[in-house]
Amino acid sequence: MAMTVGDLAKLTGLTVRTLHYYDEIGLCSPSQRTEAGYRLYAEDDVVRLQHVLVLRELGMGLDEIGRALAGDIDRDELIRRHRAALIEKRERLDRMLAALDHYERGDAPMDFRTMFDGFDPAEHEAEAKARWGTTDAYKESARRTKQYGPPEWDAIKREAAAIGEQLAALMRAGVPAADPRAAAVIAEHRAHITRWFYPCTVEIQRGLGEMYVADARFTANIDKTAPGLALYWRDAIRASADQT
Amino acid sequence: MAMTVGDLAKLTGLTVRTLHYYDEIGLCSPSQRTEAGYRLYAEDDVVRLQHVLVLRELGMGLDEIGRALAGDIDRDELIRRHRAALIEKRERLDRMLAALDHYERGDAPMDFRTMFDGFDPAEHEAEAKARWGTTDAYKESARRTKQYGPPEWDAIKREAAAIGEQLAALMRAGVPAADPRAAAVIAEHRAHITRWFYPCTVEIQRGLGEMYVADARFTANIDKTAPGLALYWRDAIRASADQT
DNA sequence: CCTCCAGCCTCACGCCACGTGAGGGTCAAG
DNA sequence: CTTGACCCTCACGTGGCGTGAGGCTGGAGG
Repeated sequence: MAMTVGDLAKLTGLTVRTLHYYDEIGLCSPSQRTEAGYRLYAEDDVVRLQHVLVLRELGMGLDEIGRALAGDIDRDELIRRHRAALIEKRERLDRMLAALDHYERGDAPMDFRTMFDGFDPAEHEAEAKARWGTTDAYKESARRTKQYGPPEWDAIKREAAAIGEQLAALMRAGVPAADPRAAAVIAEHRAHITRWFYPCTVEIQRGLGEMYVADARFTANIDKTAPGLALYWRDAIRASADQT
Repeated sequence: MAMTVGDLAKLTGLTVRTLHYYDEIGLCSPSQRTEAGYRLYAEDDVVRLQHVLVLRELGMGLDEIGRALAGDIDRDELIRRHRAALIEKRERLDRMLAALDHYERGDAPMDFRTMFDGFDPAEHEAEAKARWGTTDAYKESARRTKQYGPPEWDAIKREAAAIGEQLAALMRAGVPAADPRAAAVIAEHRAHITRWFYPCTVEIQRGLGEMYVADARFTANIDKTAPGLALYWRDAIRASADQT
């Protein structure tokens, strides 16, 4: 005895629309139709649908379910793959929950606005990459900084400020930008970025230097430490890069 | 200094399409356009986008993010709600993983096919409900049986078989279907369903009885125990229901 | 000036798994 | 015959983009 689509919907708790859709995509189709076109599901069809529902309940996509029922894929392999997918989803959720905790506490490693206040290397690097290369560095930087808390950010800012102060001192003392003492600080700058954000090549740093003087935002920000520092910083980077 | 959509895409790792979309839905739009129509993002726009990305990374939907940034919702409330949503998602995933483990071991509480072999009450009830009432019982039944393992299923099948044997014995002994001894077994049948699946009313049981004789599949299956048992079972149910 | 190329614009359809109607035919009971 | 529940197909929508198509813009170089 066959069932109509409405009967089957009631039996399974699905909607008629869902059964239509499963018929349409060939996932579970009725064996027969009346002359009027009514779908008639036989017992085998119902059994198949039950299998579909079991796998759907496991979170599998319909396409995957179709392949599984067609025997296109080894059962163990199916389970292994699917478990891996579910575990990854759960890890993603765990990361979101962890990030939410950080956000709630105002730690805001995710709050990039703090990175726009003051001298923030992540911003400068990112824009340098936007201009001169791919976004790999930015992604690497984002990947790392995601896990930084206030201690790390404090350390980053202190180091960056110290680099700025060193250069400012050299500049005030009249040390030429091409001097080895300036070059040493520039190397320190490069190492600082490499340690906290991503591997900083001489070329990338050169781009940063150009940006410090080309962009009024950065110039103004850097020159808060000492007037003219942005220019001196750029020249020191240039000199250092040219000797490499 | 303003940025074009391509610059911003590189800076953030997003696609131009995504930025178009965010502009379209008003989530993050450029402050200006060139005469040619090019989007120009100012610093404030970039800051806003960074905030969008932070919240998106937490798994929030774009609509929700828009409302959050508009200050439409209290920050603590936002966090509380979102945490609850993430926790629920994780619990769902945990349930899927647990179900997958069951599936892998072949316990198959999810594999309803086993319920179609032999005399399976869940099938009969479900179809009874499909014909005479809502699917509440089916859902209740599914909810309970989801947690049954082989011990429970063995017990269910043994009990069901015993009920069938008792009725068969009465039938063979020539006991009328309306006899109190038959009624006692019918009550036992009702209790069995109630205990393992869902509250079985007299009315629902009446429907089951009708189905046993109306559907050749069930008749054939029940009559494996004893020829004519399906009819006797239905009559006993009728008699019992009429006296209630 | 013209060409070329990278970048920009809008439009539009697709994905996944259905939800929701519209418009109209079918079936069984009264 | 009427009525009401059920059936059919068609089609657009959802969220967050991916992917092209077709065409305009701007700057560098010849």
